[in-house]
Amino acid sequence: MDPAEAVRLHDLLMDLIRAAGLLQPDEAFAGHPVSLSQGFALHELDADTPLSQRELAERLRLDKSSVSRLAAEMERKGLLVRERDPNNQRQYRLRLTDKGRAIHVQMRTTFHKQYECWVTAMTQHERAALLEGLPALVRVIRQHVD
Amino acid sequence: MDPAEAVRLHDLLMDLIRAAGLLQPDEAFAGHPVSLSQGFALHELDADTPLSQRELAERLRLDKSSVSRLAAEMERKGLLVRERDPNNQRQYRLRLTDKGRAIHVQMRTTFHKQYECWVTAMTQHERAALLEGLPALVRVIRQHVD
DNA sequence: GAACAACAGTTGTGCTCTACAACTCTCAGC
DNA sequence: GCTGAGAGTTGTAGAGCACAACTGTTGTTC
Repeated sequence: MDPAEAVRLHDLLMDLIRAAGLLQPDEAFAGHPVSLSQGFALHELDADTPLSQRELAERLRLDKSSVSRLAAEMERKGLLVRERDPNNQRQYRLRLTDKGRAIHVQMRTTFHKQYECWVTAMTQHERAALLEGLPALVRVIRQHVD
Repeated sequence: MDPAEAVRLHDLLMDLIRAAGLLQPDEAFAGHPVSLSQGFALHELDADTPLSQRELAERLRLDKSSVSRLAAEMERKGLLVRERDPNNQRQYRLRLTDKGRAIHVQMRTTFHKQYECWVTAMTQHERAALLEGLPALVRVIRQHVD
């Protein structure tokens, strides 16, 4: 491997984070009445099998206490309901409400427009390259995290 | 363009952010006695032409008051010196100290090893694709920010 | 079946990072 | 010199998070 490639990738990721404003979540979620973590929670919870708070905490890499307050706030906002698991009264089953799902859809739509805007400004060749390279990157990162 | 590509890109970036733990800056900077913004500041200031606090605030997209405290803390840690610009006493010229530069190098080295680890787990073809696609993405994002 | 350990969640507390507003000091134009 | 604009500082407040200590539930062990 060309050793310069790792350096180049470093610069690229730094550029990407800064360029996309990924560390300015307020912008990314502007117009949505949810915080960054709440946005990710909506994403994780919009599935068929409901999660417990512990499972959600794992996926969001947050402390259980943070998720406790997060879920309470989202319930207060009417984004989800916390029903105790009948099979295990210790844990909750977090379920999105219709409103929660609606906001998730709205969020996805906002992001989708943004991404579409970006993607159409790239050449077909660049798109193909990105869509091959990025999944590969995510794959190897995942491997090294586990 | 295949409309599914934008959706795919959305998922990829979400995956990337989460997978890389980019929103858990503590991990990324573990072992370095600097915060996330301090890390970015080291990156911006490690150049030949010194910046003022206003310029640094622009690049970091932070309020001038935040940068004021950021710079003061970095000066206290011995990472930089704040000398007044002789041509304009209103503004500072922020200069990294040798210690500041050393920590920046150390930081880059840590990241470099990480990226090298990832990159070596990818195929030659995937690397080539990523190194073409990612710069293109950064380019179009930059265009839409300006 | 009673004691105990493990587990899910809650609450108290404190820290870090940030923005906003009001302030001081410096410079440039008239 | 006055005035207004610009660079930086300080007071203040809020979001978001982790850690520790707590309550209530489940399952295990004797």
